[in-house]
Amino acid sequence: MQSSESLQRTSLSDAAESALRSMIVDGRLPAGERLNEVHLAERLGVSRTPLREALNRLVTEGAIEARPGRGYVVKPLSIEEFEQLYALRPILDPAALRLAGLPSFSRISKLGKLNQKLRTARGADAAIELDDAWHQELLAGCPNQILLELIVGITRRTRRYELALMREARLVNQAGDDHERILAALRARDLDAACAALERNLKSGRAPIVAWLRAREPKQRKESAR
Amino acid sequence: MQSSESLQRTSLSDAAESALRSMIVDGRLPAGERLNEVHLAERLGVSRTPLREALNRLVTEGAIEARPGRGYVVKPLSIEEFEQLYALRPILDPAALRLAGLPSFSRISKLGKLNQKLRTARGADAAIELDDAWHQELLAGCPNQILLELIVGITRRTRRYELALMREARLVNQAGDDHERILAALRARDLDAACAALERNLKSGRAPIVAWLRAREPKQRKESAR
DNA sequence: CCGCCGTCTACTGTATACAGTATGCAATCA
DNA sequence: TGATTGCATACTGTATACAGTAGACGGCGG
Repeated sequence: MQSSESLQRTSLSDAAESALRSMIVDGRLPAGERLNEVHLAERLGVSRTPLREALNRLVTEGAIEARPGRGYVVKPLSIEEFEQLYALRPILDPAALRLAGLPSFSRISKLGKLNQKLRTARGADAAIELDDAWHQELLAGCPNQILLELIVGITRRTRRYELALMREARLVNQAGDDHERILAALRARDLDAACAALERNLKSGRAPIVAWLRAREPKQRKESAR
Repeated sequence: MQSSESLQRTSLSDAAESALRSMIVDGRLPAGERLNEVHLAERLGVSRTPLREALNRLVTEGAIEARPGRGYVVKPLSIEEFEQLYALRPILDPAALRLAGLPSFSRISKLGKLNQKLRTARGADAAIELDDAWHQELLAGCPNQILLELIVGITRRTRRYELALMREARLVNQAGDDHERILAALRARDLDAACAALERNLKSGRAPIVAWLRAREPKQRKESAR
């Protein structure tokens, strides 16, 4: 009788992983920071072993970088990485939506409600969270689990950029209108139009972030020890 | 890209990782096998620490599965995973080719030569290796590094299925003709036609493997530890 | 004979000890 | 004075010791 699948909260390495992720995302561990394992382990209250496991996973997730023999570094924000990450969503998401097919009416109404919440969301964190949730719900019918995991991974990696921007500038939230257009197409049972609108939606957030990255690029030149 | 013998240069965890990968791929660690860390560490001649780091990375790569508190298990071959993996390439590869644009003439001629080698390849391993190399060369001009990494990762995960099949059945190699059609389109400078042919190529390998998986599925029922 | 409970074993998860190496600083030599 | 080399320090990579727990097996009660 194992219906308790979700109780697996116990693992220091998992805890360290999510702690580190949020520390990186919200800037407590700034981009470019070199990570001292001993200090970091003390700071997190764990030993080096689970910490290193967490670091390893974050390396494969793309949040930090491992230099052989020199330890780990928080990956600096780079225009290249952001542009490449952002270019993937307009490829993957419409493909996933096509695989999912037209959503059920209950899902569409759920999406409508979610979008309402998104429109009235206060604060960058909440808005991003809700936007991600909206897209996840949109694709929930996709039978290809691996594709969905890819999208989740990319979402995680881009969130760092979005939050970094939000902390300095106020990002205009036009996602609500985009979503409404997608929903309109879905209500009209027009999958192609929905995919096209989704593609536009996913491309739209790019420009302001690239502009912001470009503006702060000079600062990062200092760090470029190559 | 794989140096299976240069264990000395890399760190032990890297060495363990690639060693494990090939052990999984070529069946020395059969699908479904539960991994005992102590025995495995002895077998590889390393201690548990670098072994666990390798296992962790292989989990994120999808080759093995971590059960909390119960250790690691080689992920069983499953039709679902294979179908989902195989469905991704026809999405990703044409997108990458579009981003790359029409290849240079030197690249096209290189592709032609590679395909000749592929046609005369003896042995399943060599054929798969060359097929992967061909596709990698085809997309080499793609500026989106992250997209290419996604494709490489998926290639890795599917190779296990392809090799498993090859060991039991002789897969007809029709890739050579597919590639020739793609090349013809490229020589005619017709990117759309090339993408379409590439998509067909990437979809074509699916059927025999699915049939084989389906045939051996009953055996796996025994293992079904939900 | 069947089921439940306690103990026992073995394995995972975590901490810590050890060794090798990169790095910064200083002293010496040109 | 500048460069180069030797040394000290500290950090990573690896091994090993420790602890907690899951699963098995056997004893005991029904």
